[in-house]
Parts: sequence; structure tokens; C-alpha cells
Amino acid sequence: MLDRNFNFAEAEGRIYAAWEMSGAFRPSNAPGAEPYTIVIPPPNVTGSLHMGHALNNTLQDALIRFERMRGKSVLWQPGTDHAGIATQMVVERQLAESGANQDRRSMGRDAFVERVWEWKETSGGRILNQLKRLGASCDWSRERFTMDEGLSKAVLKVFVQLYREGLIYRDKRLVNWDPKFETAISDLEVDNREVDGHFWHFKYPLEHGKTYEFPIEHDKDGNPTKWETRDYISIATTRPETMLGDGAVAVHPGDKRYAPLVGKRCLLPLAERYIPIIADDYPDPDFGSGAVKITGAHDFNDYEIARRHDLKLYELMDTKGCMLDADYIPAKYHGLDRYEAREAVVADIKAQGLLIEVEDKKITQPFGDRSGVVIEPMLTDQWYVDAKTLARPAIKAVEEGRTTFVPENWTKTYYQWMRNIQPWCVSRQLWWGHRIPAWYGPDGHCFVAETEEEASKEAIAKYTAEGYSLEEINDMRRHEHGGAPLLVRDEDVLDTWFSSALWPFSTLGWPDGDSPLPLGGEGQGVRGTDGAADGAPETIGAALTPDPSPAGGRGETAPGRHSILARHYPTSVLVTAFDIIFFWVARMMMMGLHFMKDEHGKAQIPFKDVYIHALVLDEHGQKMSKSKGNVVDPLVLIEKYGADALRFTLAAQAAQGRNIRLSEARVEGYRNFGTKLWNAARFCQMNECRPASGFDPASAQTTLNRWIVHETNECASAVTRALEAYRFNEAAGAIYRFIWHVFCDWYLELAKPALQGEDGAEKTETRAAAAWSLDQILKLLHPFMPFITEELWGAFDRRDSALITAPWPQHDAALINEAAATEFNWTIDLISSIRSIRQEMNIPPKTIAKLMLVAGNPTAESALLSHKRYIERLARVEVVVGQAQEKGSIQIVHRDSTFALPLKGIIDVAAERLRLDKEIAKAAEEIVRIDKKLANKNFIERAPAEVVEEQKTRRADYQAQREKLSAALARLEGL
RNA sequence: GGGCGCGUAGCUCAGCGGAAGAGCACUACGUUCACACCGUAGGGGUCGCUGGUUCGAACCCAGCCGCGCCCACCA
Repeated sequence: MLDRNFNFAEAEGRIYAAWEMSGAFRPSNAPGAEPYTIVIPPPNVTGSLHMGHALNNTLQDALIRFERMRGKSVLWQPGTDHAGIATQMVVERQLAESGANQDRRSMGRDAFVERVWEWKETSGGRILNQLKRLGASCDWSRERFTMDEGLSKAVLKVFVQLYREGLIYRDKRLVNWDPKFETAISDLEVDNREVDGHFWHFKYPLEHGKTYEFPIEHDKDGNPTKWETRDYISIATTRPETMLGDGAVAVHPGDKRYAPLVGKRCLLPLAERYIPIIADDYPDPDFGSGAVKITGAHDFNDYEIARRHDLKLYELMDTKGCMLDADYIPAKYHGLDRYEAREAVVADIKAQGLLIEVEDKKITQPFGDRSGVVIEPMLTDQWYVDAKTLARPAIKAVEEGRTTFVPENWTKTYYQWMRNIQPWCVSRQLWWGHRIPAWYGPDGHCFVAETEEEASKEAIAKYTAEGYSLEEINDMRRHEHGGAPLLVRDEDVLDTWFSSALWPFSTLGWPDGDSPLPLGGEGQGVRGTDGAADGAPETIGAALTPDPSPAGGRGETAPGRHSILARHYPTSVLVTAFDIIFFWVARMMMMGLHFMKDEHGKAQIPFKDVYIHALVLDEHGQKMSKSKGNVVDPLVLIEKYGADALRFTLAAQAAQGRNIRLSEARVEGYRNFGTKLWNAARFCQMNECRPASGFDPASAQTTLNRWIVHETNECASAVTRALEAYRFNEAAGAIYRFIWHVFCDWYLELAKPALQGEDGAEKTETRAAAAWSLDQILKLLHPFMPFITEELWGAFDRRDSALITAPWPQHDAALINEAAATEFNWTIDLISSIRSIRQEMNIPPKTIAKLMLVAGNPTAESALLSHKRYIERLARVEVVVGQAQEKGSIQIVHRDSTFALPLKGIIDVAAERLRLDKEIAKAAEEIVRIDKKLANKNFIERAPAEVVEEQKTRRADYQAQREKLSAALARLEGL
């Protein structure tokens, strides 16, 4: 016998372990089973579960469980991301806190990286255990890490190939530099925020004391009316310290005010350099003074202008954002931090009388998304991916509908970004990550190869070809590098997202192939040991050569047909939040299409669908953040209400295109829902409703059972359709309503007479039908509430399989039974009407009233009689046939019949009269409304016939109702 | 400056061309043998505003008014 409540705290761990042990999380590879694949968005190894993860993984798990039950061979590929900056930060902070007086630099690169690995092994990946708490049914036997051996190999291969194809290159240009982490970052990692700032207006004196007339007043047509004589040009800046690196002052070529100055020079104060005044389209004559100082080495716009005009670039800062000891910078600023330099510059300009004014101004400033410090554009050598070229097929694949975004409007966002994509800076000046496979020779020549040996070979070949002898090459090693190797490896590592971009195929075994599939379908989770019988490495898709190797070459069939990679790539759907479309989705599209080919050599998309879900906000619609203190910890909710309740809450609110506001009250409500189901099951158990093998739902005998079979089948259909369309909220809503308001509120109540009555065919069938329906319920709810459903599934009977792998209830046409549905709805509505009127008329619940048919037809009478038990029990009445109408009756008009509850002395006749009047008025009102419609010629002519017909029927119904109500009123008056 | 989305019952939100819905909250009643984490019944909305399209608009279109978010180089 079940307890009164589900003890989720006890059950969740036990059930999860049983699932995992059973091998249910691994692909079944059953014969003929279609593969279904999701790769998890890999959480950072440093991560811990937040609400966004909880939602993301709840939805993935719902899909995975749904498809697994539908018999597909399901793979949910898990793993974690090494998260370059984040992880390096964590370990550096640990070092600082350890008090060992050690930092990354004093340790040295190898020791530090070793230390990070240690951290990863002991403390990393905690989030994966938290995902298990949520019930995520990933195939943990396949867990991967972006820096494990296989994935690192994929990274090397991709980098080298792209380099050889000219799609990765090294370039010196302006990048976003993070002075805190002392690394370059990509455009996407820059957060542009509006902050309070200042706008400083400076005078740059003209060379040789030259003067010009500058208009200071204008008439209404914009013609100057007053001039002043100036010996300077006015510029404005939000970053005064950068003036030390100015290479020019630019004005618009059409700006008449400055025309006499173009080609002349002005003095750059403090630096005491003369710089040209040039004409360029960039300055907006209407903004500020119309003249712009050009700091080519520290501003993206200025850089473009400097290049156009071949201006000298003055680099001002070191990697920490401190002023360099350069000879073009006055010595007094050397070594100052950029903000100290700013103050000094402003003070000095002011001292020279060159400060015109300081304006308060909102300015947009770039911040590093992880460091939070202001980003400095810096001129450095970095590695870039030619994203523009790679984006082309990625755009096309979406245009052709090979990959679909759900909801569809995200395609627009995707296009917008992809069509304006910039070169992707992939090098990072960090230590934790995939080190770039590039080596430099003594002459600075760059050799890119997967291994140092290969690079070395290339180097020797190159230098040999240039006429160096082997001895001389060895000399290069000995002398020019003091005995160091000939080649020096690039110090940089790759952007974390570089390896993430390969995730959908690198995790599945690319480039080496993967453990082959187990043969046959017996025994879930039995991993095959063989398959690539010849032991040749399997090369799926494109290798270095873009062409597919022609069949009949080395292998007879396309290589690797039976590998996980061949079966599970392209993946079925990617489930993620929109904030990661650019970082990740777009890049997976680019890399997947470039590297993965099918057996015909056609580029393969990484996933068929991209489901973009909402953000989880707090109950007031605020983004959750530590600083706001409004973070809701999913684990706390799981502890308190169980994983099922949290999952259901998230799924039920996951409507497309809207954010989720999470409130604890709602989680509590769905916990209650679980308890409701639990008690319904408990009731079934008490009444010995066990799954009966002999029960065929299609041939149930009693109307009640035929009705619940029909309704269950309809619910299965609704849940299935909703899940297929990623309408999680609809699926959750459908099963919720069915369980609570159909199965519990009506079916179980209606089944009580049979279940609690005498033994016999009806009781036997009802037990079986209830058990059958409950089984369907458990299955349909399983994707959302896996724990409680599995527990109940196991509580009933010996089962062939655990619920997690039980077959999904397919909609079955043989179970449709409209007649039973119609008949029962009649009864349910009658019961509802009686209840409603009883309450309205204040009939005490204990009163058992008589119920008789006053006016009706034989059908109504027979229905009344055949459903007598149900009506009597639920409406608390006694059905009486053939008794004369009594005085002081309440009358109920239901469909085409009128019933009466003779309650002389209990009811207030005046109140009853009032009630009937009100109902008559309501019917009359509806009739008027419909008449208006029907009187409209245009409606009759233009509306579809069935709509017109429907309105006529409605009118007739109201008409009949009104007549019956009037008759009832007359009877009331007459008696 | 572009782009996306949202304004429907007190709250959180479904619905998106043919009778205004759910959950929570609220009110009344209820010790009926599954469940008070419950049951029964009920109150509550000119679907942001203004126009337009349509026989018909919460739903489609346009314009406003509020509120979010994303992207963008005005020094």
C-alpha cells in the first residue's frame, strides 16, 4: 500500500541509479530503430546548476524521454566545456587565496596547467551531478570534455585544415583587449554598456600661429552671421589619454568651416608633435566641433581612417593598460595606468590653457563580459578565422530549410548576424585551453601542423630548400636559440568557443571514428567491442581532403557506417537559449557544414532543428543575478518540492517566445499535482486496479470505460502532437488537465460504484480500464515527471520494462468512441448543473433530493436511468421515475429536457423564480445577438456555410432552452 | 539608429479570425471510506489606445502610448 505522499527525497536517487544501471540511458540500437540525438550544451566545468540550465535540460530530457519511449535509438550526449578564462580565473583565485605566495607566472606554464587539470579532476564537473538530480537521462558512459584527448585532436585537425585552406590566418590589427586578463577577446565577449562619462573639449593650436575665421552664429537659414578668429582647432574626446597617440585631426571634406585648414598642421599638445589636418568622410560636421582627433592604434574607427590616410600608429599602452615608455610619449606619463594618465593629461591641458570645457555625457563603453573592465582596442598579432567564408553555407542551410529555428523568428536574428559577420579572433593570451598548433622558425616563419614533428619536418624542408645544409639548420638550433629547439611554439591558446563549435561531431568520435555500435538489439546498453573489424581508423565525412573518398577504394562500403558518428550525426535538435546563438549555434553551423560530409560528399548540418527557449526570470520579471540577490537555486527547489515539480513548472511555462517567470508558489502547485496523481494511483491500488493482460481497451463494454478509453486516447494524441511541435506548455497542460479534471474528478468518481460494488464483469473491466488509463497517464507524464511516474509504474505490478523504456501511447483510431463521449458528457453536464443549482439555492449538501424528469424524450429518460447510479452519487439525488410534479420544485433545463428537484419547504420559491428569470434573460440575450448576426445579409452570403449553420443551431438551442425555462416558470407559478 | 518581443481576470500567463480561458490568489460551503498538497460551487476582464481590413477582430494591418531585450563606430 502506498503512503499518502510521494517520498521524493528517498526515491529520486534510488530510481536514478536504477535507470543508469539498467543501461536505459544508452542508445538501444534496436533493429530498425531510428536514431535520435541531442548533444547537450556543455556547461562550464566551473559551473553549477542555475535555473537556465534547469530549464534547458528539462526540455532536452523531456524530448529524449519522449523519443526513447517512442522506440527511437536515443543518444543524449553529455559533457563539459573547459571554459578558458572562467576556469583559469578560478584556479588563479585559489592560488591567491591559498596563501602560498604563488601565482600563475611564478609557477610557470606547465605547472600551472597541471594545477588546473588537478582542479578539474577533483572539483570540476560538479554540475553534471546536479543534472542527475534533475533527472537528466544522458548517456554518461559517453561523457566528454572539450580538452580531452579526442576533442583536442579534433581541434588540431580543424585548425590545421582551415589554415591550409586559407580560412585561418595571422594578422596584426586592432583587437578588443582585456587589460585585466591580458588577452584578446572576440567581439561577442564585449559588452557595450552606457555609462556616465565626460566629453572633454581641447584646443589643438595651429602650426605657425596660423589663424582662420570660425563662424559662431547663424541665421535661420544656417548662414553664418558672426565669426571669431581662431588660432586653434577644437576637438572633443571621451578618452583624453589617447590624445598622446593622435596621428591627425580629421574634418569632413564638405565642412566649409575647416576648409582652409585641410592640409595644414596643428600642434598636438603635451606630445609636442605636429600632426596633419586631413579630410575624411567619417566626421559628422553636426556633431561636436566637427573635427575628430585620430588615434589609430586605440580606436576602431580611427584605425580605419589611419589606414586610409596612411597615418602613423602610435601605440600607447602595454598589456595591462599602462602607458608605454615610448619616445613619442612624454616621460612623465610613462608607466601610468590609463586612468592616471587621463587625469594627468587633463590637468596638463588645463594648465596650458587648452581646455575649453568638460561636458557630462552618457557614453557607450566596451566592457569585458567576464572581467568587467573597460576593453582597450590594441594593435596586436592574433589568429583569425575567416568567418565570412564559412558563414555562406551556414546561411544557405537555413535558407534552404535544412536547419530550422523554432520559434521561427530567430532565423532573422541568425541571418542578421551571419550576414554581417566579422573575422573571428580565436587566439587568447591564456594558458588554459587548446594551444595553437603553430611553430615559428628562427626567421619568424610560421609552420602550422598537428604535431611538432610535422612542423619540424616542414621547417627542415623549407630551410633545406633555401640552401641551408643540415649542419647549418642544426646550428640554428644550437646558436640562435641557445640550444633550444629549432622551432618555438605559439604561446597562445584558442578561444573556448573554437572547440565548442566542433562539439556536435567531436563528441561523437570525429576525426577518428568512435566505438562501433553494438550489434543487434538484445540487451540495452551492451556496448559492442568490435565493428570496425579491420581496425582501420574510421574517417567519417571530410578529412583533410574535401572530397569524399570514392567508394571501392580502401573500404568496400562507406567507412564508419556503423559508428556512432555515422548514425547520430546530424543530430536531431539543439536546445538552447537565444543568448548563445552567435557564440555557439552559428559557429557549430559553420564548422559542421565545413567538416562533415555525408557519403555523397554533401555538407552536413549539425542539427535539423534549433529550439530556442526562454530565459528564466524571477517572479517579477527581473533577470536573476547574484548582485540583485534574486537568484533562485534549482537545487533548493528540488530539495523542497522534488525534481518532478520543478521540471513540470519549467515545462508548463515554456511557451514559445516568452520568458519564464519562476515563482515558488507555482512549483508548490505542481508538487500538489504530483500528490494528486499519487493519491489517484493509491486509490487504484486500494481497489485492485491492476493492469490486466486480457483487457482490450478497444472493446470495453461499459459506457464509462469506453468513455475513459476515448478520452485517454485523445489526451495521448494531444500530448504527442504538442511534443512533436516543441510546444512543451501545451503538452504539460494537456496531461495536467486530463489527470486532474478528467481522470480524477470524473472517471474515478464515476467508477466508484462499480469498483466498490459487487464482483462481476463490470467490476473486473472497470479495474482493468482504470489501470490501463493510469498506465497511459504515467507514460504521458513521464517526460515531465520521470521520478513519480516511474515509482508508481513499479508499484503496481511486475512490468516487462521500466517506465523509462516502456512504449509511448500512440493515438489509436480504434479507441475513438464519439458516442460514448457524447453520452457521458450529457451525464457530466447534468451532474454539474444539478450541483450548481443546489449551491445557488443553498440546498444543504446532506439533503438527498429527488430528481425527476418533467419534460423530455425517451432518450433522455433512458439515459437518466442507465446513468442513475452516477447521477445519484455525484449530484446527491435520488432518481425517481413517473412521479407527478410537486409544488415548490427547482427545475433544471438540461439540453432538451427539464428535470425537477421537488424540495417543498426547503427552497425559496421567490428565489427560484428569480433564478429562472435570470436564465431566461440570458438565453434571450444570446438569441438577440445571434439574430443580429443572422439578419446580416453579408454574413449569410459570405461566411462559410458551416459557420452560418452553427449559428442557426445555437439559436435553436437557446430558443428551446428559453421555452423550457418559460414552461418551468409557468409551472412554478401555477403550482 | 536598426531588429525582436511583450501589454488578456488581483498575480503569472495560455489563446492569435467565428460563443473570452488556465493556474495561483479570493469568497462560500464541505470531517462522502484516494487525496485538506483535498472536494463542490462562485465572484472577477469594454483582451493598452486609435484607426483600418473583414460578414465577423483579443486574434490580421497601420499609427500611437507604455515595458523589456538584442545588435550598432557618433569622436
